[in-house]
Amino acid sequence: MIDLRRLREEPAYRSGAEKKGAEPSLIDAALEADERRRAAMHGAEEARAAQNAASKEIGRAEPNERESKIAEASRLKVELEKLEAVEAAAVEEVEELALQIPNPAHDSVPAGGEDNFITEKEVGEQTPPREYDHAELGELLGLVDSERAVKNSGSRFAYLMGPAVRLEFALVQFAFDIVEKHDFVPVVPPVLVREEMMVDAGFFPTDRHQVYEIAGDDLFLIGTSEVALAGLHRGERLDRDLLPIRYAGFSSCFRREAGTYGKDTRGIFRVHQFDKVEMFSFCDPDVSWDELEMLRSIQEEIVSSLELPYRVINVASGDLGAAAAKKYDLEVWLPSEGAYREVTSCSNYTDYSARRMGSRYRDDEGTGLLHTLNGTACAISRTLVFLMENGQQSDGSITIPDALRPYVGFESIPGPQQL
RNA sequence: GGAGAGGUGGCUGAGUGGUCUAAAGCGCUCGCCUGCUAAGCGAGUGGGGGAUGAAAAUCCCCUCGAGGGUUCAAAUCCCUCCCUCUCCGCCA
Repeated sequence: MIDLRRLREEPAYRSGAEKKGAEPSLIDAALEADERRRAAMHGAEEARAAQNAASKEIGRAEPNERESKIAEASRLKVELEKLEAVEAAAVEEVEELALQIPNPAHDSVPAGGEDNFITEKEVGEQTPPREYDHAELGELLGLVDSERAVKNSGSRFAYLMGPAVRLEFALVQFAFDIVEKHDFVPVVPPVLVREEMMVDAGFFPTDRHQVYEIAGDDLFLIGTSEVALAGLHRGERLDRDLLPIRYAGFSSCFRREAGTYGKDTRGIFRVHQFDKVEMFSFCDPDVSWDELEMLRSIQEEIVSSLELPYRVINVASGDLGAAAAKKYDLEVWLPSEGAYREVTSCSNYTDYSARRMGSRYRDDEGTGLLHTLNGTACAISRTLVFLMENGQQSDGSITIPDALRPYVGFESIPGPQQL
């Protein structure tokens, strides 16, 4: 939720929203509606004060005065109800308009769309395609069974099998070792949440079509543990001295992937269900930009430890999503496609999500809204894709990166000839 | 799943239609007193939104699990939902 006061008073804040694609006419309409809302609120509050006072007098009045006083209070009530209706209409209008305004982009975010990102950094070698892409290799080596999954669950599902399962749990342990070094508290959150939570986390109504709904119960499957982690301090006031409070959630993630037909259909690059370790930070607003850099550095630490070639991009304003004021994507080289593909991303939501969540800090001066940030630590199935392709040897075997070997218990996955 | 009892401030807890402007206690903060500490005495002590103002401030509205309703007036009555506890049933 946007800060209407700042939108009204700070030109830089407003231009940040316009940079994200908010129409000036929409912003003007929202501000104008807010103006009317505040005026209507003032009118209604004065009427309410008068009515409250009249009503209170009745309690103190002598019995013979009561009737006339009740009549007077009733008259004030009729007036109040008219003003309340005006107020309610204005509130609704402001809500509707304000919800369409995205969180303003940070100064350092490049303007433009999907292709206007800035490459911050590029690490490692862009290698040519190997003999197999990850999907072929996965089937050949008995790591992924998509065919039977389709039969039982539908497209975009997979059975992860054999050494891939050890690899999954190794990645999880590896990721937790790294994030715990940085004071993230490990969490296994609920994967089902109420509608209310989806709304507050900003996923409803915009992304409702991407979310699985449980028939018979008013519950929804989370598409990322971010949803559940964001709700951890909903409506709470945290002691400012204790910030930042960091959580790392492990959960399965469920996504309908509506509107992606024909895109990334092979293997497990884009599936309806995958596991992920996600970082989430409740942060002091004064230092949230440093916190974003820290999330990014953890992501780089993980990806580079896995010996994957990658680049970091500063995502352009038009591609940020409503809540992010700035977002970095880490993209790993995928040999079979000859392209970088997203493996993690991290965002600073500033106070946009916290305002709706009611997540605040408290210090000697009073209270204020927290900043919230999130970032992927390790999205398992996608990381497996990159490990399979980049670790693939000429004989079709897969070499496990050194950093992962203590966790996984083997140094390579044998190729097809060796089976 | 069935039956019952509940949800009040940081905490305990009173309050069953009208000075509730939510008692009292505990905790916390400040002051006084005091070899020190404790005790004692006094004062203060939630959050959100808005108006006026340069500001300090002053004033108003909302907030007793959440949302509706009844009433001139709701912590209190009614409805829906959420949660907690007790008993029974079922189940890893």
